[in-house]
Amino acid sequence: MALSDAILVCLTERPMSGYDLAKYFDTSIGFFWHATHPQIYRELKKLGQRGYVLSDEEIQSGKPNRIVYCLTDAGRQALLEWSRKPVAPALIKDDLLVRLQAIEHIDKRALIKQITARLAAHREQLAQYHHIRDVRFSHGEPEPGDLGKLMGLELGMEYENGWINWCKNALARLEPAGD
Amino acid sequence: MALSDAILVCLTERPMSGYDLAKYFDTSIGFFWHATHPQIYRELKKLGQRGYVLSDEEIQSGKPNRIVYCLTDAGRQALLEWSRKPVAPALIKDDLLVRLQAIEHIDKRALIKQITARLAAHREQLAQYHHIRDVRFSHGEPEPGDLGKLMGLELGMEYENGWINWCKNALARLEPAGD
DNA sequence: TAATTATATGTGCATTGACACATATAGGCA
DNA sequence: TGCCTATATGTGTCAATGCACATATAATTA
Repeated sequence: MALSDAILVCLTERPMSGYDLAKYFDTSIGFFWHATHPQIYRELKKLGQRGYVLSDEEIQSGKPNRIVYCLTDAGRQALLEWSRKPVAPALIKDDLLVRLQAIEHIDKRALIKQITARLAAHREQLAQYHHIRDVRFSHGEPEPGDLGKLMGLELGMEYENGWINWCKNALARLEPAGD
Repeated sequence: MALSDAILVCLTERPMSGYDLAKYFDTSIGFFWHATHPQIYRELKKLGQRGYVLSDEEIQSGKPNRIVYCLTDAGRQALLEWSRKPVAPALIKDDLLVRLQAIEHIDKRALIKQITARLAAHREQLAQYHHIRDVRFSHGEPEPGDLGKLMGLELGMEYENGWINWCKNALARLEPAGD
């Protein structure tokens, strides 16, 4: 899969500009697929050339004009075809886990600080997930279109909780030993 | 962080050839940092140029000679300095979670198959972690150098368990609805 | 016998991705 | 007044990554 598919997925939510998409990637879908704004702008142009999205320029004064993209039928079709291809295994890149493999050869005091920072980050992320759930998905039964997003959120919360527990446990194990 | 650091970490375990490292990445450290064999061979040459590793050629007949790399003092120093730099947040790329965000616009029957495949993959991975733990870390108290590896393994097992539960739950929610 | 897998090293090329830089304006803050 | 942040679009460049291909042989499997 590629970034282009992730963008098509975003545009099923609503038409968006490159700027909107960049923010959306920072606060939502980006938890599962990261992208920076130059990447997004370049990809949008390619999607336009393939006929998967249509662009519409909103005239603004002072600020640059917004270029809002929406899915075409061809784009929806491409999305459907992509969804039938097998999924790749989840890819993880985690610096901290790599360091852990060489625990006797690294700076243990630094490691403890890093795990502490990680713990805070995972708590923050969990709080953000709770916030999203509360403002978007707390109104009784979820709509069919929201089910997948809710399920993704639940997985994310389980993941963050797992990390939080692990960090606390790791600090308890590492700290009394000193360095 | 980069692949070069992950390789230095591997070489703290024991001297290894590019081939050894490629296998090690496939069965151990690669769970947290993926690499292919051309990447590894190229990186080893760079590490040699920087003076972080020393290579020693083992003459073989029939097969190409093994080029075994081991850490130098400069390499150990580089590893230590790297370990003091702040860790990047864990990076995840997960196709399946992205698809879930557009659940109403994709092929639901395909999605169910994909989640089923994922469930099997996570069960296999969990079994592999259990196997590693049993053969390497089941002899009473872990040695200090093994503590980090054991902690990484525990996190991995928690992660796989979380996924397994999530997949089962997801299938239960998606299947009765039909498509 | 033929095909595949394992051992062991690489090259070449295209795609992806990261990051700094560039432009333009409004509004808030010190 | 100066600086930072937010809005909104990009370019240019280099590093990282992935994947196909290339070479050579032994052992195993069908």
